[in-house]
Order: sequence, then structure tokens, then C-alpha cells
Amino acid sequence: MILAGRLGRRGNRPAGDNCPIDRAMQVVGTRSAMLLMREAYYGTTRFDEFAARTGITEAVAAKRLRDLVESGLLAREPYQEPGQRTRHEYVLTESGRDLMPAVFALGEWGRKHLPQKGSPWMTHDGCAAPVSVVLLCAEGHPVESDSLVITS
Amino acid sequence: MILAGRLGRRGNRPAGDNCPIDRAMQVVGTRSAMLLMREAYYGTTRFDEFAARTGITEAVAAKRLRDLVESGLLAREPYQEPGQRTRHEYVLTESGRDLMPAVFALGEWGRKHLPQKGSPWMTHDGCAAPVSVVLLCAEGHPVESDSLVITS
DNA sequence: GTGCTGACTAGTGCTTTGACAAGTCAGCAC
DNA sequence: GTGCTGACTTGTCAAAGCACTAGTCAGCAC
Repeated sequence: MILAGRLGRRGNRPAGDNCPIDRAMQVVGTRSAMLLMREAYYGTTRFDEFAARTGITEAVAAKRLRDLVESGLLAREPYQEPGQRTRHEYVLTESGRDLMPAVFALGEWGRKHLPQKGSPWMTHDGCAAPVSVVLLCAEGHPVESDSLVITS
Repeated sequence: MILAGRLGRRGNRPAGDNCPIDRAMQVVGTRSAMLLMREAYYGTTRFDEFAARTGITEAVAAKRLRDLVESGLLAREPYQEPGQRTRHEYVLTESGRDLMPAVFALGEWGRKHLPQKGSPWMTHDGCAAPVSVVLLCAEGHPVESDSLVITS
């Protein structure tokens, strides 16, 4: 890894709010938030299904879903099934979808380094090849850590 | 996203310990752990530099580094500079290196969706193209969420 | 010996997370 | 009206995260 710009000569100053990893962790850095996002990717939209499938309590689910809506990862939208009253569902926004690589990268790491039988795995529909989360440059080259430049 | 196998017919049962995202969050799901891993990728190895550059207190840094060593992401190794007594440094293990996509995916999301000027960005050494974290199958195809199969 | 420095440990206190239990509230079915 | 159900809210409690301050400890320099 190559540190360029101010990062290369930062000495021992703390990165503070300049670090987007830090800012991201302050928004989605809880177990419950990650599990709720996982469920959203799996297609869950209803409150009680979020709570039941993640195994977190309804109290925590309510608070965390509110946080995620407020932070713009989910949107709370009204819907109505015939013969039912109007309810709200939680749907992914673009911001929420953009977090998918981070969530599944964590999952891939957990699957490999904290193994437990029965863990789900990812494949590509059609070619059936296993899927992983990698660093890729805009020219399509896979990027190893020794050719990765971080500039600030 | 397509859920196959048991995941497709799970109903409302909680995933529990079968979910590797959950297991991963229990190990590295704190702000301090992520910031320490970031520093490790940036090349930091010494205790006081970890503490100073992340901006977390020495007490928290000591505890979290111990946790990360115990979980196998870092290794604590003795070293000796000439004329100095032996000390210990914290170096990345393979497990720690494997977490890199997850950490930088979080960073990429934070940079895009929680913008703040001065945030560092990633490029590819040589071709200078911007780098992002993506899902890729073993055949080299980029995987969109609608062609991603998750099997359990 | 004394001092210094890097690397911690210990104690206090506040805040957040999360589990558990119980209560509320809206509106359709009857 | 009463009941039911989905979607919460409220309250209590324990554990964990983190900041801050202060103290310790090892070993080289002198």
C-alpha cells in the first residue's frame, strides 16, 4: 500500500472525521444495523420479518430501522394489501444498495475465518462460479495491496 | 438477489450463528477495531502510533489490539532496534489482510454517502484509475445484485 | 542509582447496545 | 362495540464501548 499526499506525511496526527471508515462505522457500525441491511438485501421489507429473521428484539429493530431511515439507507414507504389497512415497508435506497459490498465482504471474511457449517455462500447466476468481494480499478485490473495508492 | 437452498425457505426463523456477517461483527464490529485495522493496512505496527493515529485512547487501543491478536487478525511479534530494548510490534496476519476489502468497502461507502472534504481516495498504481470494491465471480464477471445467488 | 520513554494497566464515569417484558395504537373483521 | 394483528413504544437491566486521568513496569542512557 502506498500513502500519497497528506496521508504520506501525516506523522502521528489522528485522522479524525477525515476518515470515511470512521464516519461509516458511526452510522452502520452495530451488529443490528448490519443484520438489518443483510435482510434488506435478502428482500425483507416488513417490520416483523426484519425482527424475526435477524433475531434482534422488536425494540432494537424499531430503533435501528428508524436510524437507518434517518441516515438514508432505507426508505419507509406506505403500501396497502387488498382488504388490509395501509402499512409501511422498508425499502433499500441507492445509498443502502451501495453498502452491499461492505456487508458481504464482512460475510465472506466471517465464512472463511470464523467457519461454521451451514454458512451461506455466494455464486453467480448462470455461470455458477463462486463470488467474492475484491478491489478493482476502473480499467478492470484486480488491485493487490502493493499496487494500491491511497491519496488524501 | 436469489436465495437458494434452505435460505429460500427459511420463513421467519432467525439466522443466528449461521450468519457469517453476524459472527464477523462480533469480532470486528467496533469503531476502534476498524480504525486499528485501517492503520495496520496503512503500515502502522507500533502501539503508540496505533493509538495516536486512530485518535482512540491508549486504554482502548491496548484492549482492542489484544482482542485482534486473540482473534488472529494481528500477530504480536518481538523486534529490537539497535541500542533499544526488545519491543513488540503488531503485524497483519493472512486473516487480517483478508478483511481489507470489508474495511475499504466501508470507507468507499462513507466517502460517497457521508461526504467530507479531505477524505482519502484509492487509485491503482501505474494506471492511476480509481479503485472500488466490487463483487466478482471466479470467471471474472462483475456480479450485479440481480444475478447474485446466495445458497445455504 | 536516577531518569526517561514506550507500552501498557487500573479506576471512574458516561453513553450505547441489546435483551426481556409489558403496554399502546390503528384500523379492518365481525 | 370487541377482538385481533401488525407495528411499534416504554421501562428496566446488564454488558460493552469509550474518554479521561493516573499509575506501573522494563530496560537502556547516564
